[in-house]
Amino acid sequence: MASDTPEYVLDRQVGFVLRRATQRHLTIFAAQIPDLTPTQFAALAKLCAAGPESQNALGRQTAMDAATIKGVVDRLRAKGLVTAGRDPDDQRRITLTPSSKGRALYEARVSQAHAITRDTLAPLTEAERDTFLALLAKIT
Amino acid sequence: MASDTPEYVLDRQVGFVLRRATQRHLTIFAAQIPDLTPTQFAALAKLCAAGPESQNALGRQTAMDAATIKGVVDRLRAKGLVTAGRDPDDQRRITLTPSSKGRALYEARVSQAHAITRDTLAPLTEAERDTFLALLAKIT
DNA sequence: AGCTTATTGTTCGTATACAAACATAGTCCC
DNA sequence: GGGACTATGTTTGTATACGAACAATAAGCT
Repeated sequence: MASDTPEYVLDRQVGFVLRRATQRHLTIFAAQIPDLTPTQFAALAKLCAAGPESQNALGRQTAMDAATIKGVVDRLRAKGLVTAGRDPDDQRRITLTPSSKGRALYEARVSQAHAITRDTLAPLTEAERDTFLALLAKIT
Repeated sequence: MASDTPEYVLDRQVGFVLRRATQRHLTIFAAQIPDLTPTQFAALAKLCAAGPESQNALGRQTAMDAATIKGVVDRLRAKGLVTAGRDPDDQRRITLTPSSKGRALYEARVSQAHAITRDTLAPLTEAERDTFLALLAKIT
């Protein structure tokens, strides 16, 4: 071989394994919460927990850029889960608030959301779960 | 509170942390290999390592469904990195082969691909990397 | 006030991802 | 041989993701 370049085995590359783990997680999510996507649920959850926020601020808290959060919020609004109003102090800002329907849906789905994390980590032992989450957070 | 439902903290849900880790990885990937996406590189790498394959078979090996691998292959073909031909033994199949340009590009990028995995795992110690990859593979 | 810069939200283009429906081509089995 | 089933690839629709460019607004500075 040209030099000491190690063999490239796809299944041992972080990116590939990350992608497959995400795929499995998405399957579990869709089975437990069919009426919302992970990002939609994340945005709704943040709004319910942290109170009204501007669109971009919500995006920052849920790790979505301005273009992505817009689409997510548009769909939440179309479903009547979130209402939007202009901020009187800043004409650019859109203040987002969960509707009563949005709050109700969130409350009704929280236990499933916890089950999703539990099921995703099911192949691991209790100790492994803590280790895994800690290491995963480190490479964030 | 209504019952013993634990608080839902987004940053402690696997899905959310997985997504953020993937985001960081994609940034590292794009910086090291700007001319190919992770899925495009994965498909090209498999073809170079495992030899010619049908489109759907390649999709299975790279964890992409039929619709997704089609788009990836279309773009690889458009870039002249992969050539396609009908399988004489099965008129449905498209046999994919890396072009010389495709092989050359793959060879030229393998070291960066290894660097991507290394950089993504950089926040971890040597021992932690092995642990992490093993646990990540378990929840796949 | 006037100028510069930063922030907010929008739009466009590209690229995964996957469900579902479809046409074509093989395979199996009676 | 013929019918049922399966596999291959395509297309459509929906939903992230993000870069880049843009208009409108706000904030800071001189």
